[in-house]
Amino acid sequence: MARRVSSRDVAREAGVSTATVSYVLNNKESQTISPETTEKVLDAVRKLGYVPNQAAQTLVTSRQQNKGLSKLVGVIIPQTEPGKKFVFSNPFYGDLLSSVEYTARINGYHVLISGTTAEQSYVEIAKNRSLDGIIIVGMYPSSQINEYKKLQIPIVMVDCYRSDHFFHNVGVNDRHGAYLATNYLIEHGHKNIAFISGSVQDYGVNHERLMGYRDALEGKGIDYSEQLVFSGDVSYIYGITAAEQISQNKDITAVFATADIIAVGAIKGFRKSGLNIPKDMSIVGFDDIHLARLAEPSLTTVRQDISKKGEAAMELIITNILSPVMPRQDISIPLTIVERDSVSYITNTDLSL
Amino acid sequence: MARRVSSRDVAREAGVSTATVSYVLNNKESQTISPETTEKVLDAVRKLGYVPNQAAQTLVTSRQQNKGLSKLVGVIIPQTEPGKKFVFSNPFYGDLLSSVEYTARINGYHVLISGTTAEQSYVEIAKNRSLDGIIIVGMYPSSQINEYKKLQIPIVMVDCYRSDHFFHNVGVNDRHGAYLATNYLIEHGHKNIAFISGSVQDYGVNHERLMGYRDALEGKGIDYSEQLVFSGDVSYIYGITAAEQISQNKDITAVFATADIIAVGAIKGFRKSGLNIPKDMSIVGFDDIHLARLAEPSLTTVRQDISKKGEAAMELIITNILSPVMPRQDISIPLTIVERDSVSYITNTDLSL
DNA sequence: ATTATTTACTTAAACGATTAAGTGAGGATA
DNA sequence: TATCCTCACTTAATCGTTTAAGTAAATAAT
Repeated sequence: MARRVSSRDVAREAGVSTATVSYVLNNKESQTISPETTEKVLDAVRKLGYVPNQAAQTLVTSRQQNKGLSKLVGVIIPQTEPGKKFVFSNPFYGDLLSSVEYTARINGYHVLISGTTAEQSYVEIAKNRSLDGIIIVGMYPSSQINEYKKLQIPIVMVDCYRSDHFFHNVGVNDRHGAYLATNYLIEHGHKNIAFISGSVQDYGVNHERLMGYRDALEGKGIDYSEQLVFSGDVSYIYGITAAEQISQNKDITAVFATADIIAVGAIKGFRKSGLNIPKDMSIVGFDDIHLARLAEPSLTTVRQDISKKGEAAMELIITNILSPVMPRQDISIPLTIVERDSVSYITNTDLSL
Repeated sequence: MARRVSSRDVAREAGVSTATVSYVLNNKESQTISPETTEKVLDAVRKLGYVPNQAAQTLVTSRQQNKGLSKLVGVIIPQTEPGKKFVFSNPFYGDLLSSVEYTARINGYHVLISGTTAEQSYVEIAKNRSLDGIIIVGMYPSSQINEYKKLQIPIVMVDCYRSDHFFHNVGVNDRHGAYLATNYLIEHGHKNIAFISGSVQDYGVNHERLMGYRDALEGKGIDYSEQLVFSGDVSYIYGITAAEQISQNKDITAVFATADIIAVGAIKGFRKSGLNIPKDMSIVGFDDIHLARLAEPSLTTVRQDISKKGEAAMELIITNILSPVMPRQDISIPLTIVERDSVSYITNTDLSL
């Protein structure tokens, strides 16, 4: 059982002290080292396959409390379904995590993922692992918010509307995205546009998107009607259900769904009711999930660059670690309409029948 | 800037030594502690909000080289598309990671995810972070295999066919799964069954599934024909292409696709060619991705329990950490056919036309 | 020629835990 | 009464780094 190679071994091999090894490896400007010594140390490092011990580094660096200690950033992603252990199943989370991890890695950080267990809160994990920062995705841990603040490390909330303007925030302008989608339909001649979403009760994403929908209508002088708002849950099934209800109302010519998964369900629902997409009914979704491209017809939707979200979140963390006095940031990732085949023009509704 | 609470603080508060604090918190049977002292220490821990410093624990525990040091297990997931930074985009990886993380957490471990960068190989990360184990998903790091062995920690390969029988293995019996799928079609009266897959050149998953396809045919006395094997890449697009080719051959009544994404593409391809699924063409896929349930018609497929895979992988790691002499394990997660609407019976092919 | 400065190191303390070895008090045993 | 345990602790070494402070030699300044 070979013991690990330590800086002491490198020092012995190179004929110097461990301090010199450290100075060479961290090339501090506070300490000059001769080129020959540098070369000797580097040779020894290569020869012995030395890799510094992060635990020792974390431990000793905890003295000067600025800079990153552990080079470890935690990511918390909520459970998508209560009681289920599938925390990262949401396809978004994979992409997000992917870019978070990549951005961390090229900056010399690593990512620790974790949910929370009854025995250990995330605040405890953060203390235990000396986390340099935390990214919290899609939730607001209200009960422990003061504990998080006490940690005194950069924290970024992603896709979270319940901000108390203490932590950094990264998200999309959902209201603007909904405006884009609705406006796109209006510009295609639609006036009776239904809105399908998950619950708009909480002041979250769905509520914001409802506001954007109203903004667009009002911007074009179209009256908003609660009759056209269908609110259930974010699911394929609800998309079908809502579409079947909407089919009853012959005036409606278009639908804005606040999630692609709802929109794809709606396509199925309208089909069942004998409507042709996009001839009889135009649909715009939100998110641009993989399925949007594969749907029949392919779905016009509001695309959010999830990769950019992750990148922005991690870059915020790292910037804040390096300059601890940085003010709170609020970053909004741009949204764009992706035009596909689920929307058609209406020039004159009366004549088209 | 409040300094972190250390065991020294707890000791002072409780009026004991740090050793006593450690003995209380780790309740070793080698050292007896009085109930009163135990209570005093526990009170101090609660009062001060003390959480042990993992870095210090890792460092000191590195002396006795058995047990886990860092309570950290690394997970490597390959890049799905070369050059892209989206390492976890594959929807499978989300589920897998989810159950890996959960299983780790309830056993007192944490999960570090990482790809590899030019500057730092995964072996270096493992040394640097004192990883207690590694789970490698879907690839075989042949160039560094000896480096991995030298790490002397439990390593589990998931979904990897290039094993040298040194590391643990967790996967599915792909050959058996393909057998199940093909046999299911045969039992529905089909004889001319096409096989669509990604590349079968490498001795990987696709090759195994081809063998299972042949097993089923030969088991029922049906001749295998290379004419019926369509090998391209694992994509929706290739599914369309293959289906269009298959449509030319009027004898073929069924298709086994080695991935749901191919199968869903094939459905689209057959539609384009004017065939009705499942009346004119039966299709069975593999994997049971989310899309399989949503397809039109919904896809009959071979389901693998990805959650079990992750659980098994992490349990192997943890078991092996606790008993380092454990022999190599080879775990196969059961596969099952999920019956949906993409397969129909053929009683007599000639009469049906 | 003497002193001051710079260069290129080394020494040693510290981070926060674990644990083998040591200690003193009290009870049991010879 | 002297010796030996056992109990319930404490002491101190250790893990592998970093870095302030120290040092000796070479060079520069006076």
